[in-house]
Amino acid sequence: MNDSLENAYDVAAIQNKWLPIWDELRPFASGKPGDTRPTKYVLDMFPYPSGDLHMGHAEAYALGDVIARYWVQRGFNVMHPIGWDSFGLPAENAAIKRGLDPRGWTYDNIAQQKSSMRRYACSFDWDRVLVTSDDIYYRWNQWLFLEFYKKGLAYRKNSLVNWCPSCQTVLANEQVVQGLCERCDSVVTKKALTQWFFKVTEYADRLLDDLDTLEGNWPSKVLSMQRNWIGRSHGADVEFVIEGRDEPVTVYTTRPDTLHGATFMVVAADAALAAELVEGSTPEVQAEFAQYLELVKQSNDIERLSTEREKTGVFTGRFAINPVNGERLPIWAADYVLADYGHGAIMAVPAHDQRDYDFAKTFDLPIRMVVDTGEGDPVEIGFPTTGEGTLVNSGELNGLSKSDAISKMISSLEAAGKGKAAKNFRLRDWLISRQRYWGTPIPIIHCEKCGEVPVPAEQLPVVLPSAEGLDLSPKGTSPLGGAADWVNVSCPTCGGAATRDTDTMDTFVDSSWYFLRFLSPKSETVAFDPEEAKKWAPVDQYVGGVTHAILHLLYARFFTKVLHDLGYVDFEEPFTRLLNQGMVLMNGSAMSKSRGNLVRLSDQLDEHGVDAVRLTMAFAGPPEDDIDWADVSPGGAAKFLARAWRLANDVTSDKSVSVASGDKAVRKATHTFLRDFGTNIETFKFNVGVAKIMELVNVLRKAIDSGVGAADPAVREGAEEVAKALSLFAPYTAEDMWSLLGYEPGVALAEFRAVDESLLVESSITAIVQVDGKLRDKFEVPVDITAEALQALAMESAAVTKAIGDKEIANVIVRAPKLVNIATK
RNA sequence: GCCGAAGUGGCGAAAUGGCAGACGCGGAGCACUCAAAAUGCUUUUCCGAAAGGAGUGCGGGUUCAAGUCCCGCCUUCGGCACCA
Repeated sequence: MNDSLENAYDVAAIQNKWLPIWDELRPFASGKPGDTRPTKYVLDMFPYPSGDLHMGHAEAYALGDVIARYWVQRGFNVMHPIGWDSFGLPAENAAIKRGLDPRGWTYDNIAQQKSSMRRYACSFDWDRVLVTSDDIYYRWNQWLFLEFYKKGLAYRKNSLVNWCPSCQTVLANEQVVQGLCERCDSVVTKKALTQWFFKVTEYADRLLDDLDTLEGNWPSKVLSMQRNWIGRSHGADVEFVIEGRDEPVTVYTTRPDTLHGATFMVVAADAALAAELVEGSTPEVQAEFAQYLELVKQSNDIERLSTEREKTGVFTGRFAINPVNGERLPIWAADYVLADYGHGAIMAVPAHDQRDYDFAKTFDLPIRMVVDTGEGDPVEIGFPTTGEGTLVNSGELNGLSKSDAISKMISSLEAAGKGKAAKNFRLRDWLISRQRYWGTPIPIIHCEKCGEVPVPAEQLPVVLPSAEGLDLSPKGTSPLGGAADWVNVSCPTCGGAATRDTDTMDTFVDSSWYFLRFLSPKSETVAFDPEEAKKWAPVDQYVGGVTHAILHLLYARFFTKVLHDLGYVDFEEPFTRLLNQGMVLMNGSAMSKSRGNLVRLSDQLDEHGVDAVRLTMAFAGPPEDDIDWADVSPGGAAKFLARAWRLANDVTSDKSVSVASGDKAVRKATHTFLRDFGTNIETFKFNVGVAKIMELVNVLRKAIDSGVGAADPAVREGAEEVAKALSLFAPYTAEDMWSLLGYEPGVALAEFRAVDESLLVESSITAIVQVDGKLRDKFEVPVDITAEALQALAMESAAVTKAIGDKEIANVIVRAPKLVNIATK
């Protein structure tokens, strides 16, 4: 058989042949003038350039490419850009470790990744590329910061932040893993610092409510994670008069119905209110409190996370007056109340709240039931009751249900001017300051006379100074402070001596709007062109890992809403559809060098070829599921590709042949495939789509070897559609098949043949006969058979009569032409 | 603790309430070959020689009919977690 090299499927030769031709052809350029195709925007989450591409990238880009290439072959002008999220800690850490400039490390890695992406045949538009560490990009971060600042959405405040005592740096929430620093495993503590924030909380309601508009188009898991993260709760603000204090203290509660059951009040130990209350107390109390506060400040997440933790706190010596019954409530300071949620103070109802109950037990405080849930009195049963019930011991609320009591209490508080309905969010404002070098400088100048002064727009960008001569090692303040020439400037307002803000922005700022920058990535006059935004945005299809399910997506949604309100875009959600691909594992766990289960992408590509690796990613299972590389078979994928390729090699008919004269059965297989394949891709069932290609290939193989033969036009028709469909998964093989079939390069632009419905009309169908739901017989029947005729046929069947035996027939269900079910008594 | 998702052959997985296991991996066998590789074909849920029976985590229910819908469990995974 294999007497000539022409018959061999040579992966390396095919890859080498087509790459330069595609460079010339540029099939995925999306900005061609006069292009009238309808548009689509497909976006893969951009990579961090930490080294060469790995298996995870290979999966993500394989799947994103299936979608992007599919829409091109459906006749769309698809914008599928790529960039690099290139600011951030890893570059800086690598630089410190090896004594390099983070810039060089970063741009070397970008060059390597870019070259790997080309080899991997990603369908990116190489005219639309961005790198967030380029000043042409991050100047617009600065511009956006100033837009936010003008709107009061960027502000500075003092707050407690995560602090790694070993690295001497502030850490983002996501860099604290199980209470430990993700890099050095030191126990993370808190430190009070003045930092920049974005006011995400102002958009909390919209960020939550608009999730409803994404229902069905985003994974429900992501929607629920976002809802959880935002965490809106409804309740009431209640004012408590404090003895010896002019101003009342407001507390937030979701259970205003239990106000009669409040037996004490608790303020967050680290809140200003606690200190103030204690100040008006005895010296003994002050000493005890000071000691306690010290303890709280030293506590860390490890202790906080322990579930069996005992409640701690100190009595402040002060009292609050319950607005509904005038009772004197002792005020305690404790760390189980958070300073930055609600008002940093609570009314404690130990009978109906687990935490208040635990606290009351620890300090022997009274417990009074005010909701009878039927479980008994918490004092006797030994646990608080939190469910539905009937109000007792609550004056005018007695006898009401929980929800009625909540409404009634809120209206009477409102009438009395002692409270009002309120809501709260778990979501906090976004801390964006980083005391790090490798990021976007915050465009603010601090002047002794004028205070915070925004850098004037015409002075942007504030370019990051060279790392040369700077001490990048962590020391609690930004390395930029060491760049004296850069830091010391004259105040734009008064001209006096002033200094630049030395902090840089969280890199999540960079990724919060990059999808808009792709619209006009080279513009030096605007962040993005609003006209281009009208044409392309929002993103039709976003593809990326579920690791970004909360922060990145939430921040991008926030930016989009702000830009909408500022009039720069006319939509409020950035990503219309979202696909989260799973992870690539090896032997059940995430790959890592230390675990010894690292699979190198470049090795896999060398061994099996680009196409086989891409196909394996798509065929492994549903895209959102994890892939265990030990369970899949890139070798099998390569074998299939060779089998498919041979079809094109075997076809002998000319491309001018009329397919209409081809074998009907083979044509039917091809057109059935065409009917189903698109739906599989559009519903992200890539594995099923690949299976359908395999089925068609099997039909064609048989047709050539033992059927109508290689010369039949139907075989050519089928092979051409196989080549087009394979182009989504295995672009090199597909292009080579296309060429073997006699076409000019560019299978990626070849649109699928229209489905010929007339080929799909069935004249007969297999009917099944069940007895009591069990399959007993099947036979071919005409599609238009009547119910009566089908039932008669079923009754004649020997297998059926046997199964019925001497049982009496109770009911016969006929669904002509497909099914008869005979139910016996 | 709260919220969510998922449990189907030896393995990855298919299946608008209507033939469970498509497609593939792995296994077995056959053809071609001196032989091997490659390729092609056949077979492969379990029990059973067969007839037949059982079977989609467990227990119920709805239905003529349930992997699919409902109720209650179990297990695994993910997210949040002193958020009042």
